[in-house]
Amino acid sequence: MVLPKAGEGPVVYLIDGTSFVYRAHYAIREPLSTSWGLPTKAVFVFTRMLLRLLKEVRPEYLVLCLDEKEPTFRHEAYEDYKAHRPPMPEELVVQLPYIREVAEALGVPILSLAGYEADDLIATLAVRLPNPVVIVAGDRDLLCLVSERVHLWDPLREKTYTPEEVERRYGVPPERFPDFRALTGDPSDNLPGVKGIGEKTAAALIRAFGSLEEIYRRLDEVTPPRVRKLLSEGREAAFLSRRLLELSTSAPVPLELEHYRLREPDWTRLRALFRKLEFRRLLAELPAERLSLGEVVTVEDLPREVLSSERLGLWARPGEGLFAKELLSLSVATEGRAWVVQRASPETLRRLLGFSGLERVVHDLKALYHLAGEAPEAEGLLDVKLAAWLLDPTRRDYSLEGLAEEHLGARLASLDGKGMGERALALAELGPLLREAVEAAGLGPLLFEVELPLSAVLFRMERVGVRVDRAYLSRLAEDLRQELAELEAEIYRLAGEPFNLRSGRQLSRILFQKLGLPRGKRTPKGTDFSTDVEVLSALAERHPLPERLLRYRARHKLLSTYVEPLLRLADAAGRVHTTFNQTGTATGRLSSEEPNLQNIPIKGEEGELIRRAFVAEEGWVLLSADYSQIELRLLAHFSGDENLRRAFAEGRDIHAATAAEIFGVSPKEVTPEMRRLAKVINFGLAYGMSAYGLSKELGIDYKQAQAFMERYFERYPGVRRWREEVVEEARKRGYVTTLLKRRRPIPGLAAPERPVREFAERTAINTPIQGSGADLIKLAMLKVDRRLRAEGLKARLILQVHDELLLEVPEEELKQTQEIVREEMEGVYPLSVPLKVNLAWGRNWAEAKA
DNA sequence: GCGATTGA
DNA sequence: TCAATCGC
Repeated sequence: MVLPKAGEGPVVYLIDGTSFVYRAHYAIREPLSTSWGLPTKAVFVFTRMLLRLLKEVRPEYLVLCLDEKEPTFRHEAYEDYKAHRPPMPEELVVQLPYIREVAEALGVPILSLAGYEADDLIATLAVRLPNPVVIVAGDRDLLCLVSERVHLWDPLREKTYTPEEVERRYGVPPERFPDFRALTGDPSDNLPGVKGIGEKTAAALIRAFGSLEEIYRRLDEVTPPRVRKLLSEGREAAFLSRRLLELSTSAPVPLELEHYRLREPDWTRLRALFRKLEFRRLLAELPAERLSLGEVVTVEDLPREVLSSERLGLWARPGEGLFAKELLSLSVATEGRAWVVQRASPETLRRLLGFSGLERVVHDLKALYHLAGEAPEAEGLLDVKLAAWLLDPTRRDYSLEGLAEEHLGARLASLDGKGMGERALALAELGPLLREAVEAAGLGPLLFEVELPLSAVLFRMERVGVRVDRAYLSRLAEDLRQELAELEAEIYRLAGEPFNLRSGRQLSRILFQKLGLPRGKRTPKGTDFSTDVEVLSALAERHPLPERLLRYRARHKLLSTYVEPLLRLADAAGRVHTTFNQTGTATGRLSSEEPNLQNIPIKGEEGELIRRAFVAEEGWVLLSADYSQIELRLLAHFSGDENLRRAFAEGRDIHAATAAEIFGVSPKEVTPEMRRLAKVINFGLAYGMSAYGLSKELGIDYKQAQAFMERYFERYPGVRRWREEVVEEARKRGYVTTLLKRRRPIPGLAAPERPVREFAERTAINTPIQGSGADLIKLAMLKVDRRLRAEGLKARLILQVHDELLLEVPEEELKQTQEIVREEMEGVYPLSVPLKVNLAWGRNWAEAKA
């Protein structure tokens, strides 16, 4: 960069933010966006440019100039301005707030003024400040401002424009540049110019006549006649172009230099922003920061003084070695001071968790309950993991380390050093921050009245576990291994050679190359030919192998995913203890892992075989309670659709009712086939399926599927209206909400790519339904758990499977428990349609499903 | 539609 | 990491 020699005082850098937004849009071909759908090309290019500027030039004074949304004086002065300046593409508009945020986080002063474009602000400052000025821009619109005191630097082309350089490059001095461009025009800028006049001719004309006015005043002197004719035809366009190029130098901007001093960057904010924008490389380049959160001391026992503080960060993990469960590593912290208790007992943790006198801030409360061996009834607990999840349930990482880095800018030390104390310190600081954010988002009641107390219920469910019949499972495993061996031999015989029949690649070689069967669709990534159920079932007519393979797959899945893990994970009493992940889904549902007990087969032979393995204690039974059609009922409630609400109010078979509606027949005339189709549509609706998904599910073509959906919406107009309203609301607010005000951000509604946008729309529609279902069953779990304990019953919750609760109940308590469960579940929350619960019980889960 | 798990 | 398959 060549710095201006004229001018007084330090150099001032004026950045034309808008020009970079456009430049980035056209400069990089491949699309760039976050995993959640925000296009980031422009922010990325801009950020890289700004970081480079700050690092290489180290400016003391600079200002980022941006446009405002409001129309400028150009709109007001010229009717046809808008016609010549199409609005900024939506893809770019959504990035503008982030550009502002990046600059703010970097401490760069920002200037924007209603009624003025960035160019006008820069022109005003360039003309009125006495300092040397470098305009940092990604286009040439501002070349006319170049002088001995004002240079223009294009960091993307690495080029400095001095007056000499402008003259050399364009053949006209900077002050004549607007005249020059008024003649040549600029298609990328929608500047018409004079048709047929190129740069050479324009420069020659201006050199000969001096200005645009002069050229037209002495038009008859222009030679050759061809150019004269072009000029005469393009007169209007030329003067319009010039008017559009005129800059205001009288914008009311502060002229005191100190307004434009670069401030200290807010690294914490910048880091959070880069993480959100998924700028991984840039994130790694940020200066490492190790904030000291406070002093850490190691103590033998919990100091008394901690209990007199107002708030405590509380962190614990299992101890080392043989006594990991009895001797915990535990740390507590008040602001600025942490105590590490090397060998605390679960009793210590229990006391702290149960001590309602002060706020205890923890990370993953349910895990602490397990360490404490109990969930004491208490007030004043705050779980930052739950809080962070409620604030944004779409993130993937809710680790304490991640939260500390994001909100406190602190990289926590490893656990063999000061790490334990720092974790407690981080919690003490995160507590008020996240509490405030939760309250501000209206998520307080959901956190403190639902999710936090639910942690205790889930802890008890996990600890009790589910009993499995190990003898039965062992026999089943043996039988399955036997059958798999036979199937394997048979498949090798049919294939004519042995191969790895669990490998899709090898299977597709056998099927499509060796046996010459017709290839079907590709795998989702398009790299291989698919061998999924759909393809294999279709091939079953032509060859016996596919059918055998499908059976092999089903049996193998049963053995390796269900039977073997259950045997492995069962404890000495034959009980398996799943872990419910309370922060694992974007919709608010729970998930279950090690083992996942929420996807135990239910249909077909496999379902029966495996569910018979889940049994009750001697003298107890399993009681299953599932919400009937909870999602469609919620759809009826939200949409207020009369037709749908009536069907539920009258206790009708909802799939049959839907079939009658869309086929225009009376309920009696509904055939099983019609009902099946209606059922798929109803399910599709609840899961946010597209017409495309529906067509695949039903094996019909897209047009037909569309017609079915259209027919549905005609019969249930309230549903259509509600869907449109939800999408509109998501567009306006950026998120959707559930019955209990749970939130989920919906990015991508403004995406230019149709698939991305439609995906976002489906998410926006599906989440309130699925998420409210989660709200209701969580509320019901709290109520059922509370009632059972209040009434002194031994019956207990053991599993939750999204719309089903599974309880283990002493035989003599069955009747009373059934009444309680039905009452609490059906009356969980008043909706405009009734909630219905199906109850079933038996010695095992298969019987309890009947 | 979402999430968990298995196996190459 | 991807493909396939289970549940809701």
